[in-house]
Amino acid sequence: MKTVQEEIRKGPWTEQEDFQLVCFVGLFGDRRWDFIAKVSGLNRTGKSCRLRWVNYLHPGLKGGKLSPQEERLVLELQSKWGNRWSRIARKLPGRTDNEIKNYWRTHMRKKAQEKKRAMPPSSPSSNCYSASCNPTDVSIPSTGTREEIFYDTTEWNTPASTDQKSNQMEKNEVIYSMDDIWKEIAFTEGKYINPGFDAYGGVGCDFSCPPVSSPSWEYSSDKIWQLDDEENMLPTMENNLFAHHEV
DNA sequence: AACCATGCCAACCGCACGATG
DNA sequence: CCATCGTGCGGTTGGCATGGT
Repeated sequence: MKTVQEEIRKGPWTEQEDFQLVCFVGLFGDRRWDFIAKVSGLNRTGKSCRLRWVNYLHPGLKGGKLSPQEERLVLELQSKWGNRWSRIARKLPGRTDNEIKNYWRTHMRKKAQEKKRAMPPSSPSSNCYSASCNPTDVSIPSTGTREEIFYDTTEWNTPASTDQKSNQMEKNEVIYSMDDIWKEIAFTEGKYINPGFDAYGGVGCDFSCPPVSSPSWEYSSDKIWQLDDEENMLPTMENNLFAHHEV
């Protein structure tokens, strides 16, 4: 027998790898990650592939900074749901849980620091510094010894959390970002996957991607960011904010 | 100009859950 | 009903970029 995998690659993805991954997701859809990882010849784990796809390669991603509206929405939802990033992300079309998580982190860190500065050490529970003493100010629990405390939101009684998975992610056809790769794809469009692609040889394939036409890609456009049924109870902002997005 | 601190982002890890045999 | 596998999620970390001193 041979070594199962020579060595699993880690670390930053190369353009070539991205391109490969996009191709194979186009072919097989974005669910069988383990399979894709093997077949593609990328020496990556399925997990790694998925992550790369979801956070970076997915055509529906917006990229760029969060708009003020998005930021507000994040704050609002976070205060409502706690650190259910994937769930929150679903409310922000084109944003990933990772993005939101990162934003939240830095945002909260900033806030925490501001507060620290503003707060004389002995200052009691006077709190509410900014004129806007809103819930999104995510109070730093008074236990805040660790700096990360700001991050802790476990106290939110989140609704029966584990429903997240109910929402199956599907694909999105809108092409936004990932310029190079998608440009490439645009180039090669029309060059359907060549039959020379032998699934298990994988590597030999010249990666002329099929025009994104894998079965799974043809589902409704941004399922990822579609509402969870129970999330419809979602109140205020986002419906207004993103009502237009569905177009 | 060099160094340091901070911010931001991409990626990995471990755990939990659901599906399948 | 149980074990195993695959996937998704949240948390954490490391590296690069930028700004300040």
